[in-house]
Amino acid sequence: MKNSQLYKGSLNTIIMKLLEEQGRMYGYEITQKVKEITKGELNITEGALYPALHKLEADGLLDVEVEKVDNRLRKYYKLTEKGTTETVNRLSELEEFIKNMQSIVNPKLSY
Amino acid sequence: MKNSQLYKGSLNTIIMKLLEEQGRMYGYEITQKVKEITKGELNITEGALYPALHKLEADGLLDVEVEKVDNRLRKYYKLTEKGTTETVNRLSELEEFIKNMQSIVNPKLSY
DNA sequence: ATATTATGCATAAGAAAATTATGTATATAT
DNA sequence: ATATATACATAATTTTCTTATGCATAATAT
Repeated sequence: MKNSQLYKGSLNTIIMKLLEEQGRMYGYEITQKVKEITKGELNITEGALYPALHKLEADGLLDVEVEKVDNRLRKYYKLTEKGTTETVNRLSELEEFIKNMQSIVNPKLSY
Repeated sequence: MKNSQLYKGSLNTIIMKLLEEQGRMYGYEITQKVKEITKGELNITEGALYPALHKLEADGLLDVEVEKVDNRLRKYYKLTEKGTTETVNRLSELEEFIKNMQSIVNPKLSY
């Protein structure tokens, strides 16, 4: 992931949220989707993405299906049942995190 | 910093924002202030805080003044001029980051 | 035709930022 | 006496990311 260090630690949550929403996605597609959503501001690097996907799979949160499209390989990932449950937790953590950071940046609005 | 990994990368910004707002603070005070603001949800660990303060000082973003209060040592930190300028940048980065994360979590609201 | 860009995956070396575990010391409450 | 709070610090390790590669096919621009 490129840009300010703020994004450190949020890659897994981003991946899981997108998969929850889209059903299944392949790696390259995730990078493009994030670029689109953030209007080019967040570019997930391959060196961050692929190891992250592999780890989520190893942890039993994602399942993978390999497909060949236009003679090119694609690895489609989707959430496992465990992954879906975990995504709910991650998203509520993310909401709390955003709230907390907003409280810090703008203390006037936090009551 | 303890809790979900999301906070990784945001410690420096938190420190600088608080110093901008409060004028000067010492390490322990920062941990307590953050705990208060986040209603106990974010606990900055000493192993993260002190090295971060030292690095910000080494980078010329913070100045330090040592004082003895109640026979205990305190190191008060405040932003340098350079630090104040940098804080403005960090805060706008943080706002962009929050916006982007919200766009990802709640795509319906992002237009 | 051929060179570049886009698509699609992968990994290794290194840096950055944190966690966890210590260590020191004083003050206060039980 | 013992535990908790205050106040600083650092070392070992882990996590997560950047940067730099590598391979391969397809599409596009020159």
